[in-house]
Amino acid sequence: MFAEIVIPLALPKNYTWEIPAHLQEGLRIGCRVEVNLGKHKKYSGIVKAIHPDKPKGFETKEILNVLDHEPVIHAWQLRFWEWLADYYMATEGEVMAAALPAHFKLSSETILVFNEEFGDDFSTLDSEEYLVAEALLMKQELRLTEVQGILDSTHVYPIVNRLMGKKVCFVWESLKEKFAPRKETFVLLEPEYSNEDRLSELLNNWSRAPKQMELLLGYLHLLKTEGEVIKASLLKKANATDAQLKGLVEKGILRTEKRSVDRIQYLPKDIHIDFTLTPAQEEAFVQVETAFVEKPVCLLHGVTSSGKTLLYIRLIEQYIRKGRQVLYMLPEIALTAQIIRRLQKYFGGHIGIYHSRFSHNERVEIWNKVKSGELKVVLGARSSLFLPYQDLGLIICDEEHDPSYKQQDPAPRYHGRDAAIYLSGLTGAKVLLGSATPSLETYHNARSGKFGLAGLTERYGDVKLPTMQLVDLRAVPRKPGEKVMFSVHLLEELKQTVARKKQAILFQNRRGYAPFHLCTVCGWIAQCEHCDVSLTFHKFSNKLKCHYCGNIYPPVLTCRGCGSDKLVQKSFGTERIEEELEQHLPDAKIARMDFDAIRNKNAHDVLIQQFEQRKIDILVGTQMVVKGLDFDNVELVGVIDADGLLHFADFRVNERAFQLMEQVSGRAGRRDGVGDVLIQTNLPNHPLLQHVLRHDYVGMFLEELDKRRQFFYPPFSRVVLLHFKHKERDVVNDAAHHFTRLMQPAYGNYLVGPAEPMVPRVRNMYLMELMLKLPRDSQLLSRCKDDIQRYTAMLHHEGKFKKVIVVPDVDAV
DNA sequence: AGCACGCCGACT
DNA sequence: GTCGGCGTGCTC
Repeated sequence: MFAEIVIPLALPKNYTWEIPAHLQEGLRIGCRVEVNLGKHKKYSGIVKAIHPDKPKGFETKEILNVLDHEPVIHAWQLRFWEWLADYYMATEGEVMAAALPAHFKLSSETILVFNEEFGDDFSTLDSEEYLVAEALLMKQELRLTEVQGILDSTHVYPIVNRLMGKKVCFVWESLKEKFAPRKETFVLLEPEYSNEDRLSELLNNWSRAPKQMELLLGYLHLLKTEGEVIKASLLKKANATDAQLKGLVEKGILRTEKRSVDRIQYLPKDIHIDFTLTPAQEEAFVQVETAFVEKPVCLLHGVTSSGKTLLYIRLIEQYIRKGRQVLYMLPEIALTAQIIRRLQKYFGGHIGIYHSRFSHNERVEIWNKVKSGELKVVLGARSSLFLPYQDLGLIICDEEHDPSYKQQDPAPRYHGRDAAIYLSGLTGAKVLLGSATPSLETYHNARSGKFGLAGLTERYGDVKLPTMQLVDLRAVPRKPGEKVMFSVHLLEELKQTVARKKQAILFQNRRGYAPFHLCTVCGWIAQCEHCDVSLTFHKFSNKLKCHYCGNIYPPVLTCRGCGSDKLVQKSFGTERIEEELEQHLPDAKIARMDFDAIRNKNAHDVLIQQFEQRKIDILVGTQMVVKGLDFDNVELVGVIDADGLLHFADFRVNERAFQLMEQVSGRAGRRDGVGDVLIQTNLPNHPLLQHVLRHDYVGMFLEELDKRRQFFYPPFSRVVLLHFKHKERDVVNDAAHHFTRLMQPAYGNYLVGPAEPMVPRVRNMYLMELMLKLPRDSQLLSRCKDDIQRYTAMLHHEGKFKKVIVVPDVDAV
């Protein structure tokens, strides 16, 4: 028998290993196996299929070992992987690498084992061999990385080979289980003293060792309050030492025991729903339920703060009462402590949280608890689609419009929402898409009847939608070429808001202090050495940063072009806004929330809590402020530079700009009659801004949809974006054009480009892009993907294009 | 992703 | 003539 096995590598197809007779019985689809790949390496792979057909054209190797008694993944998950790989043009190995927690993906580490029979006569060894042999004699075993350290070289195989030839050592590749349950030492009362009388007798007749008695009393107290006593916390609380505990153990009063414990503190498994839905929410709830009778997917289009989450909670409750599981999916950045606490309040220990910030061990624990069915609700990012649900009933895809649902860099470049919809077909789960500003694709699907549609048009409580006002920056006096940061109007509103002890949010889609460092004499601009972008000055760290490759440079004091010191900072980011604001409003408490300000793990949560507790008057931030902030006390939202949102050469600019402005204004409550969202712009007549002013999603939708139809963009077509990368500009350029010529005969009508992207060089690689707008026809799509692969191979056959990297991105955002 | 193999320049 | 640099292609 043979097994097709997925290995977490970008192999073009799956490989087949032979199943030795003694392993045949325990081997099932979905089990992990240990296999040899190449000369030395061992990997753990997943069995995808078992069949009797001996493959032709190569010799098979035998599976070395079966690592699981029970499959770690379900059969439907393998089909999900297969679809993802096929649809998004990745390999199944790449999908596997993304799907499994790191600890399931074992790989070998080479270990040298000393051969006792060789003895300690090293006279026949050269100096390098001698160094390794001596270390082996002392430690018996050495990992390959240790050998590399000893010889101060990465190139150690020849020496290892010589050592093996001389029988100094053997080499052995070991696969290690990386997941280790956490062990904790518990302290228990010996059964003899579990009896109250015996215990009080003991305590009353206590003579010497007062410290031990203190410790024992401390133990009894903890036992009463906590139920279980962990050694570490007991010693800390009672301020006692190990020796004192040991004394009690030797007297036969206490004993200790090591046990595996959960890393994640689980709350009690209760469901507390302590609210009722408003009539409007109730109506939407019924709409969702009705839609689910006939359709697997439903869009919940609810204005900001209409209480979508409460509706989700009722829905989750309904599913888990039926014993089914629910995935509540959010874009990574929206997974804040705030939403986690909120859901835990209702569902306690039924909830598991799964995203990339969790440790690998923690992720394995969640994985296992989802598989056993112990966890009923998973709150997570797109990667939680890969968990081994036992009975998935519902997937909620909240903020479905958010572009961060699309995975960008390593493959598979999948879209969390679309993958969820496909997954629902495999598992029978329903999918609820939620947003105040749905993506055009989704809203189009809902209107055309492909998805159900439920709506919430009023805000929760008595809060109305904020009023919107444009501030025409053309009227603001300024130097030529200068950008306006604050209009008088905005500053005045800010001052009044703070004076009323209310809060404000300022949105600027650019972090750092100043995005340009310009020489006023010769026009030179500080640029990254590895990317074709200007460097952003960060005043806080006094460094210049490249926002594309992350490189950091010391500040530039003299111009590299002409040597003058007349350098100025052009334009502004959040940092500079914060600084300037402190000048204008010296008494206000101002904070900044952007990528730089939330570097460490909890900073984001701390900022949100401070804002909630009203310790911050004005919060300046990037897209991050768009999500997860309480609007209770927020009466003013300022969009500093709306034009910056409208100046992208992307067919989704308007949609995106609308979403950002509508979402950020959704953070504001409203006092009657006062404009509480101010949008600064030089383009007050821009049609999109008119829709923003009126909170007119449908108006924006219809207008944009018309343009999409006219220019054949999604939802009318499907976009496949091809990225070409190479170290030399001319080579990528030629390669992209060459590739385009290959595509021309069959796809000429659907091609846009090739063109250089906005930033033509990143990390020393020059880039070109070719866009394909394909009619929505699945046969055409799969033929096109095959062709892309074929043409890529053809491109690589041309000598000079050998090293051009072609990256396809299906449904690119 | 590794890693072996092969080709070419620097040095004994 | 050999050592070791890196570029290329294969791994069931």
